[in-house]
Amino acid sequence: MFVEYGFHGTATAKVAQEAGVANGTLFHHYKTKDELVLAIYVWIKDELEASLAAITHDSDFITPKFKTIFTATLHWALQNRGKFYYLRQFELSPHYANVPTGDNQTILDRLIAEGIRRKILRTHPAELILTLYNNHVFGLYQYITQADLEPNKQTAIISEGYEMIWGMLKYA
Amino acid sequence: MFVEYGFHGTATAKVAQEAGVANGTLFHHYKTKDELVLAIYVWIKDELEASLAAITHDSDFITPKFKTIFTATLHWALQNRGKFYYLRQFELSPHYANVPTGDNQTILDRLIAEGIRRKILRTHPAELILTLYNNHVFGLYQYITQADLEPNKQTAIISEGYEMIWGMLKYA
Amino acid sequence: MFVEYGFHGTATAKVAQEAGVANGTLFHHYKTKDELVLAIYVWIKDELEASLAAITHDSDFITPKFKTIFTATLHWALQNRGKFYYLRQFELSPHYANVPTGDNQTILDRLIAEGIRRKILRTHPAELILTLYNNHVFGLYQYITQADLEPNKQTAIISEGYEMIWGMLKYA
Amino acid sequence: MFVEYGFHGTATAKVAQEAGVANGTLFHHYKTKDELVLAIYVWIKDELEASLAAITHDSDFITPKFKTIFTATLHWALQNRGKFYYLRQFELSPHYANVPTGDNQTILDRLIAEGIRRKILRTHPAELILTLYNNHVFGLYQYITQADLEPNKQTAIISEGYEMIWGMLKYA
DNA sequence: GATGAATGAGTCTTCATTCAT
DNA sequence: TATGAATGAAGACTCATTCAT
Repeated sequence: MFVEYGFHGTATAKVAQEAGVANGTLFHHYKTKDELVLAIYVWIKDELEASLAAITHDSDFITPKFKTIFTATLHWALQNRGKFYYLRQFELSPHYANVPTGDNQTILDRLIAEGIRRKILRTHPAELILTLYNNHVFGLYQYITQADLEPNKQTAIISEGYEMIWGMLKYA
Repeated sequence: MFVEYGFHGTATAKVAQEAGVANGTLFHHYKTKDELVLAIYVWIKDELEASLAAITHDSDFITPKFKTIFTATLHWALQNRGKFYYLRQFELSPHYANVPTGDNQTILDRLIAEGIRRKILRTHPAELILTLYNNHVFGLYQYITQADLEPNKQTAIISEGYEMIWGMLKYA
Repeated sequence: MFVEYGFHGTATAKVAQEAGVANGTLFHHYKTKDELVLAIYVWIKDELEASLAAITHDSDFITPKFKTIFTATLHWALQNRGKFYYLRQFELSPHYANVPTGDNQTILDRLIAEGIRRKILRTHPAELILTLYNNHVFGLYQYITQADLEPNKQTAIISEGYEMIWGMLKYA
Repeated sequence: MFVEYGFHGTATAKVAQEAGVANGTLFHHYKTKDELVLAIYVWIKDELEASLAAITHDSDFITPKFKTIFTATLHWALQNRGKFYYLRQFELSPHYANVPTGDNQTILDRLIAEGIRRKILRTHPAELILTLYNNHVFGLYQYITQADLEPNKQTAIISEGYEMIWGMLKYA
């Protein structure tokens, strides 16, 4: 519902109703609407992270790992459209400021940092690389979603998308 | 205010107050809040378009024109942060569906279409190219904004950003 | 309603309904419930003050003025029971802390201060005299109200109440 | 908590938490919040009564007993401010109507009744004497509390307070 | 055209109370 | 006897919109 109507546009009463619980029950578990919105974010984020963790190993070589993660992220996004969109929506909203700044790094964070250090990726600030990566992934997701492509077309585009970003980010 | 607090988060009463007019006056000029939000979008969009039109000519060669537009867009975005952010915010929101689908093409739309036709840009659907382009621009804007770079650093990053996207989108 | 059900016990919606206006109208005039509660207090307080001002003059002798004010206050209280009770209720509640501390003194404040200075009243701190006075007045009000006396009985009791407090507060 | 935030302003959940028991446990012992509020009142009232009973005897002479009780009540009030304030707060609230009207008389009730009968106190209705007495005591408590006096100053004021009320209530 | 008081549906949140475990 | 999750009615407050002046 948050994806469909936005955070402000979704009433807690409707959420509770949809969840099949009473209004007050929601607030028994989440003290405020903001807390709920944040909890959902963390939950989705962890789910995506877990799904990436399941197919990579710390010992993997960086280059293929990069491809694996990119591809897997997009496939996950397309199979979990609402969830993926939620992440974007949340990160672009003021809610993002509420995320407790633990220093727990993502697989992707670590991969990029290592790629830069070993001169496999361009020697830009990790933050820049990450931002461009995320926007590229989201751009691809947006296109595929809106064009409503068939599955094999989707895979082809993701493949091309990978080539593009790799050409863009790999070390000279 | 819409940028700072979001569309839902900004009350029309506050907008009117900030504008120095009475509550009802707002609704005298814009029948609904949605109409106001849309009008602001169109206004900003036109302003950006005009600023790009002022520095390009139909007769320009495609390759340099592409660079000019990319660079000018980013500089405009950094000098009009609120306005640029408004565009993104609007386009990612349900409000975007309210934009009347005239077939008036942007300079960028036409440039991309022509670039593809003449095999200067990759022969992907124009829609894909455009989406990736927009996300790349926004990614750069996001990074520069958050990193709070000095002006000459900004220019350097924009330049690099251009090289990256050109490498990504140019034909073969 | 505040007197009957208490501040917390009275819903703003009920107040609006009783007033014959819409719910939102209340909040158009008073930003919060607290503000309304305070405004009513100030209004009643001013009304009582005005009614006392109408029957006294700065030039009056202190002793008869004291009697006049005491008696008038009690008669006013009995003719405006809700209003008088409201004052007490408010002053004993946490709301009292919200009263802006202007240094505008009451007729009674000035009278007591002058009475002490001229050694017509006991030379106690004015604050003590005032507190005892107010509690005595309220005690009398409480008794008369609960005993539900006839008008002439009321006057008799007020008269006795005056003798009591005068004996208690007058200078040796 | 009831003193600090008022009856309505204090949530049963908070009371339970503060008491270190679960939410439901409270309602296991007191069927409703009102019942709890009343129980606390009775408990405090009994405590004060017991403390007065401990220092008086039925056989005491009325005049000194009156002084003893007055003085002891005020000292108790100052050492048990929350409890004493609770009594007032309760008695001025609609909760007071819930007190079961047993005819169990207070030491003070009996003392006043006897004082009037024996013409040691003014021959007013006992109810009037009692009300004025209670308000005087509370007035003194209010003043001492707000003025934040040192202990020996407190004792002096209580002494003076006693002289005042005795002068006011004693026969002729 | 401009105003701003009035509206009332809608929002988030609180809270006394219940009840299965 | 103790628990605490669940409840849902109620509360204070917001806000886009209307309309008489």
